[in-house]
Amino acid sequence: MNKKRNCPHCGNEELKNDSSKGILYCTKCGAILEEGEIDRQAEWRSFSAEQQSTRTRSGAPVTFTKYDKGISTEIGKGNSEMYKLSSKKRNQYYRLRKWNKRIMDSTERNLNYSLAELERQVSYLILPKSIHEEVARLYEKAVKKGVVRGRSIESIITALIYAVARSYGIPRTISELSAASGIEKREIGRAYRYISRQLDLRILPATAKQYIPRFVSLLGLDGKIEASAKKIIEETQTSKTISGKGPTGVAAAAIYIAAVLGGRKQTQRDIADIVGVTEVTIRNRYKDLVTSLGIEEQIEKITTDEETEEEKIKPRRRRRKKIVSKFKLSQLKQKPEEK
DNA sequence: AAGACGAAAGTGGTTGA
DNA sequence: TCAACAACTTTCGTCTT
Repeated sequence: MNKKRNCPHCGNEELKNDSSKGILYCTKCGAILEEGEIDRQAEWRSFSAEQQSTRTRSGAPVTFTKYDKGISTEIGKGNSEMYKLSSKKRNQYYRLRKWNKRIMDSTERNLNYSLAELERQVSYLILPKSIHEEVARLYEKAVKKGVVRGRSIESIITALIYAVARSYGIPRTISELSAASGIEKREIGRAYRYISRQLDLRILPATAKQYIPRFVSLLGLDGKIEASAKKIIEETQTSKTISGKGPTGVAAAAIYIAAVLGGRKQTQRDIADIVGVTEVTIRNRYKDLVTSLGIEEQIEKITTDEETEEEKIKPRRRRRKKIVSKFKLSQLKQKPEEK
């Protein structure tokens, strides 16, 4: 993929990616604009399964999650056998070691620290390896671009996790990330906006549907509920009931409805706690979804739990109201005594 | 008593002048 | 920079089982 940008040296618009060398270069003046992209393809070809297996070499895979991609070495610290060497050799050894360390410049030291932080958060949040890698890759890009300077490393890392998890279709809420990183939600949001602008990330808003599987499993509900909650969202997402509303609230309400329909009713409180919205929000979304789906009577049947299918909505409504007013009357009759 | 419901006021963030 | 605004939260009282 050739990027839309000009060569800063000659202004040439044509830039080329040479994946075998891992560089992005200008076709006119030959300036290298980006390097360090890794060509993960084998440098040999194989024509049979046997060749494939015999030619494959092993070793730890190259990874972005280590600050040096797991391929550098460090000159050993041990002095135990130094006495065997002449003083000249020994001095040379010390010098080499010093320079090798010094070569790990500030960028690498930053990465070293940051990737440890990333590691911590990833394991806390239980995210897949693919996301871990992608965040590490983006973070390195950000550091090289110099956009991390002046901002806290933690907030950038967290913002990237937020972004990548979302683009991988398994979003985490800002509240969860805040709990994992100890950074305020406001700060995460700000860092996220900043970094996605800087790195030109195009990330679609999370949908309620993407939140469902995880919330369902956190609530200990089964696949049936999950499927039916997803269906509820699918059926309503074209209408205007969902758009613009917070996806977590919608997901919570869909799960609530699915659980009621599936005979495994959860309290609004429990769902609210897990999802991270209030009961009120669940109620509001719940109302929206139920009217949008036109399943008021179905829900009511389950909750009242006694009537037969043949009954229509209108008589039921009237009946309920009457019951309510009777109740009110009885309350009123008792009340006047007090106060 | 506990869960569900809903009104009203408050909060933090976005948008557009 | 400010005000208007939408979504969501907090709080609290009422209804329902």
